Amino acid sequence: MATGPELMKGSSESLLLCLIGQEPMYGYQIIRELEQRSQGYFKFKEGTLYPALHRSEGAGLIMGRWQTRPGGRYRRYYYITEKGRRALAEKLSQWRQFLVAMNLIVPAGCL
Amino acid sequence: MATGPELMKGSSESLLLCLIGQEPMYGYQIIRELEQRSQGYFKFKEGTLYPALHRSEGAGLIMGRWQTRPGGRYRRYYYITEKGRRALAEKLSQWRQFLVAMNLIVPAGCL
DNA sequence: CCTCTATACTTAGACTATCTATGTATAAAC
DNA sequence: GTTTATACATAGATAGTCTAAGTATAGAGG
Repeated sequence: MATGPELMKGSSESLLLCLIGQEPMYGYQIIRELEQRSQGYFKFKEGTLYPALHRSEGAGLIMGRWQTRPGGRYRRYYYITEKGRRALAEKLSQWRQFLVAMNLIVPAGCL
Repeated sequence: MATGPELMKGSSESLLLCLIGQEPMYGYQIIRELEQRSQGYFKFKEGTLYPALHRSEGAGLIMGRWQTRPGGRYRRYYYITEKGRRALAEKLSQWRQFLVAMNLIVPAGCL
């Protein structure tokens, strides 16, 4: 990403679940949506996104369905599951706790 | 940490530089300071902290000096360098950009 | 017709920062 | 003298990112 990859670890799954939870999406679309909505900040690589989708599907958080359009290209649309919604709520809660902790340390006297 | 390890990646170095930048500290002290200041959230493991300090020292961001006290225990105090201060400023800027991007995606319609 | 670009998904291998677990060693407390 | 807290170190496992390569179709431009 724009800041180096490390900050993404642990946040990527929340981003994916959040998007898919709003509307079923396919992988390539997610990459573009994340880039557009973040004003160019998030630039997910395919080698990051697709394995992440496979992991989430394996964990039962999302469900993929192949869809072929009349025009022709096949796409795999992902739908969030109930388990995925619960996981998202949990992840967001953890994210907010993490922010609180960071703010307790960082802004204090730190530049 | 309280939320799983992944969220920490990419933020740990900022935390360490931030603390050491306020006051020179030794490793064990940093672990306790981070836990206290975050009200128990951050619980750095030794296997995480010490290698991180060594990396930062190797990168010239901090400088360690052995200090023996009259009472007896040796400690390695770390001092931030000018390069470390610049790196911290850069890291914090990146952290804030990351937060902006996350907020553009997450709170919109996401729970 | 051919080439190039955008779309769309996949995966192997390298890298990196975390964790667990263990080791060494001293001082203080009981 | 055993336990606990302090203090540092490191090997190996794990996990999620990246690079880089591959497959394949559709559409545009020459």
